[in-house]
Amino acid sequence: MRYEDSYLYRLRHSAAHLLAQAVTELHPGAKLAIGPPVENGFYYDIEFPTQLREEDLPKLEAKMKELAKLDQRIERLEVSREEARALIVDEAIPGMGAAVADYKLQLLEGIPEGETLSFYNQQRTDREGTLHRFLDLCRGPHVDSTKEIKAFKLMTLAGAYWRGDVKNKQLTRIYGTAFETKEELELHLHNLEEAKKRDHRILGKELGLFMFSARVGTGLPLWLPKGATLRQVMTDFLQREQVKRGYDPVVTPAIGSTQLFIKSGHMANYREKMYPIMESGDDEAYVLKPMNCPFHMEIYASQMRSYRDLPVRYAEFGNVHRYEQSGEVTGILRARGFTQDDAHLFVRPDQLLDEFIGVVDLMQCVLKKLGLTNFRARVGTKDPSSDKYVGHDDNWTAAQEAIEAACQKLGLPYEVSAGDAAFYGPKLDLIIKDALGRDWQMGTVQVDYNLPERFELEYIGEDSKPHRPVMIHRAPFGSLERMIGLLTEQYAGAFPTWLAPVQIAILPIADRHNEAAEGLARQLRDTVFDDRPLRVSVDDRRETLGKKIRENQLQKVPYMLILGDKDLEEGTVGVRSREDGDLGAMALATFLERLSV
RNA sequence: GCCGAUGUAGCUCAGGGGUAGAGCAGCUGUUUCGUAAACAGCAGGUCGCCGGUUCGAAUCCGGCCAUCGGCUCCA
Repeated sequence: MRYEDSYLYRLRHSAAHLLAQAVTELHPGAKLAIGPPVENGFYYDIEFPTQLREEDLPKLEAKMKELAKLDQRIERLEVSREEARALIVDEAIPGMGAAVADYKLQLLEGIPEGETLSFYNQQRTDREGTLHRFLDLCRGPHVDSTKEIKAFKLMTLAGAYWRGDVKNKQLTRIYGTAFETKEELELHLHNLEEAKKRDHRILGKELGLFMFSARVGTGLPLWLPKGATLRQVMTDFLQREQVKRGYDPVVTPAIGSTQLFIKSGHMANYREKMYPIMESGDDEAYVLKPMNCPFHMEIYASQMRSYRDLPVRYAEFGNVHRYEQSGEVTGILRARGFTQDDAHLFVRPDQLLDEFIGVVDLMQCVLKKLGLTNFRARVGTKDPSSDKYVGHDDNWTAAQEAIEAACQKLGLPYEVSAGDAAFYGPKLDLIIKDALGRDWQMGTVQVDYNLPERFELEYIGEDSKPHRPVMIHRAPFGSLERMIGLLTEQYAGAFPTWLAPVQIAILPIADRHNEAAEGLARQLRDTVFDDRPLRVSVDDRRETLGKKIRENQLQKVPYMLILGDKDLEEGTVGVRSREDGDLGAMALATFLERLSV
């Protein structure tokens, strides 16, 4: 059953109404806007006469409990438009009338003529015998009585723009959650606590992957040895795949002349996301690049291209900087400086489908290797009612069909989302959730009709005439930062062996075993695993074995090799795996066989 | 950028108008040990920064900065 059709959904919707009822009683003059159920609960957007603070939430929650217990029946009323207006103005919040009805009236105006208008009412009589009605314009459905709302909690406050538009007034959003039983609520709160332990920002610090420094600047990560190792392993893997698939590496600078970015259109359309312009004082101005594409355009345009040269595939792990708004920066999932696993493919129209298949195949290869299964693929297509797009309709149709055909051919399930195309072309995005359930866009493939036009790119066709190539922009990881952040959360820091910064920790038991441990480390570092030398550390601190095991386990090292008198005598190593614990003594060769599985 | 919250030792956190506390980490010494924390001692802080109130501020107030949750925006 769809969540929207479930009892839980109705319960949460009713909980939102209950919250609104409590607000109208405790904060007269508050203007209700909109209060729907959402994935893990509900919210209500409200304009308060005086700004609500978090310490007000317990009072609201207590009021909600009190109102819930009264067993108020929740009744549906279907009314005409005139009645609806009258209800909103005169009665929705007793005594306040039109003064608090702004948003509801706007909502009413937004409902098309002919659609059924409904209200939901819940009412009570207080000790003095006064009737308190709470009526809210709402499509419903709801549960039958407020008594059913027993297990709920108000979570947090946030600002939210009316109708999601920055130009509108910012309302106060109260987030809450509700479940059918107290046990489910407790479980949910417990799960939230657990999820926090998977947060890449916490694990990144604990595992020594990366750090931030206020002296360096917001959103600018410093990669520590273990994190930098992870990056190397990942780029190395992708680079090899790309070589197999006919990509050529290019390298371009961190900054470029404003002339370049005027030509690409970034100065006009992307300026607010760019770090300030650098003036050199002699009529030159430069910007720190927010994207790599303009540089790759220049490389393509630098020479005559024949139809026989295409496709041209330029790949670069390009370091870009974007001045994200301060409130948007989130660890390495949303940094201001990051590295795209970028490439630009310049293709003939007749090559588009095959190139797309190639790119989607690469993406699937990457996802498989990384062990990511919990992603969604979304094909963003043109919004037919908008005219903001560049490029000819025929091209768009061909490109959209190529994207879908490639996904179908390779068995990648996808959803089509009209209006999610870029203005310069349709695209395929991979979307993954983080530990806290937030969606992040990862890998992307985008067809671009805009830049080849702006840079007047050409190739000479069979007919000896110039033609315009199509450009595909693609990044299977999306960015190294975001991918590593999400992988960290997905694996809770316990990376698969091929990816783990330290794959094997050697633990000598006493000082007299240190030399043998170093020897073993050298031997292992000469051993190739997954096409790379093994990454090995030696823990020769003067600590007990138990302590070394504990700390290496907390560092999520996949294997520990314990070396003591018995092993030196018998030519074995004591093997301990991160997942299965003590595996006992075995010959090194036996361990290495196991490792390759 | 906007709304709300948080900021005490390297880390996790307690305390709170009258001279700063714990555990872990660090350092020193002892221990040389077989599968998740040996023992003892020592050292470590302008309580995010700036200003105000006060006889006195880490504590109260204001501003700023950083971080966290959300909105908007995005790889």
